[in-house]
Amino acid sequence: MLDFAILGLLHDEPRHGYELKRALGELGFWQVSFGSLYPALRRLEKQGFIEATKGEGRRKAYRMTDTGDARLGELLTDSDDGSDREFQLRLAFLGRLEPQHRLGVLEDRRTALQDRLHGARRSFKGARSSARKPDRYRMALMERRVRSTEADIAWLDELIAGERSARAGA
Amino acid sequence: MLDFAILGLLHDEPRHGYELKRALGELGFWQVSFGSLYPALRRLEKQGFIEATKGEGRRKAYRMTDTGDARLGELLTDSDDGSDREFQLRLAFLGRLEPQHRLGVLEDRRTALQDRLHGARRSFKGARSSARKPDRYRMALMERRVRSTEADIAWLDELIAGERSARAGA
DNA sequence: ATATACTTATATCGAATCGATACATCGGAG
DNA sequence: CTCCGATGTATCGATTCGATATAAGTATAT
Repeated sequence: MLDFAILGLLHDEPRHGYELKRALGELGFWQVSFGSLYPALRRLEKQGFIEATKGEGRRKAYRMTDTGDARLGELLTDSDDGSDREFQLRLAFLGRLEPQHRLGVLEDRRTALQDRLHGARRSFKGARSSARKPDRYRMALMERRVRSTEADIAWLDELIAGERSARAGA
Repeated sequence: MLDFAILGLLHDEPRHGYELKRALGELGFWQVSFGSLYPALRRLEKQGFIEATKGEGRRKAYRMTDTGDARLGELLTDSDDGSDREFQLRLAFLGRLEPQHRLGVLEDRRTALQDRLHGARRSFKGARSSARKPDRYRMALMERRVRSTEADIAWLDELIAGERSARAGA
């Protein structure tokens, strides 16, 4: 997953390690550690997806190779572990994907969230009428899960609507 | 963190490994893997916080020791890495904490979420009026962060209000 | 009855990630 | 001039993950 993030960020422009950490952090959902980042850069370099060039001072600027660009394309279409983080990552780089494939990504996510919502509602209602009803704190946790999933779907629907009108208007 | 989760779950009643995974998963925010769980059980056993007793069939039922109970108390009050997961875990076991200390946990969380909200709003507004404005997908991500943090604070405020009236009514 | 497949259950492996720390340079504040 | 915080690369040990192995019980279908 970090490979995905790094390649996505390097697609825009070459960056050095520290800057990658900052840029990824600024996306808001992943404060990656150096202990993950630097080994990942080695990994990607060894695989030929990125190249190190010496930048100003101590900096090592990494830039994507053609193979790396192809790899990013693969990751954008193929992989999907269903995690929140991966979806957010995919969304951050969705502009890289051909427009006709974008809606599918959003709709797949919507299906996954619907499933999650059903599960969350089921366990909330189940717990409420259970013999050994969970305490109010655990009930609150379940309610939060229902509500935040609903909110996420609503947000996603706006995004989907925007995508459709962008497609129509083009 | 897994230690915290295991001790919290074992406080209610003895459980075997597979059951712990299920119970933790049912809390809704962490699908822990066996590759984390079984080593953690060894770890806790070696430290004397839990004890294995043979249960039905292949099962190994683990129960908490007195030292383990004390350790859970420490984890409930001391540790706080500010992560969402840790808060949710703490909340799931908040009933274990003496009532007079519960409100503080919720209020600390509220402060942390307020900080997060300010950060999220700042980067959203900053990006919107930026020279190189992020694409609509990244803008949507930022907006999501703002909204979901607001929703979380609203949910937490209900919980805090409930806690206050419970304290007053007691 | 018996093959098939799913759930329960414990366990381990390698890889990814984390949090802490080390170390060095640079710019600004006191 | 010196101290301090931000920048920058790097590594260490511990934790966690995802995949996989193994095997027993249980239900379903043939």
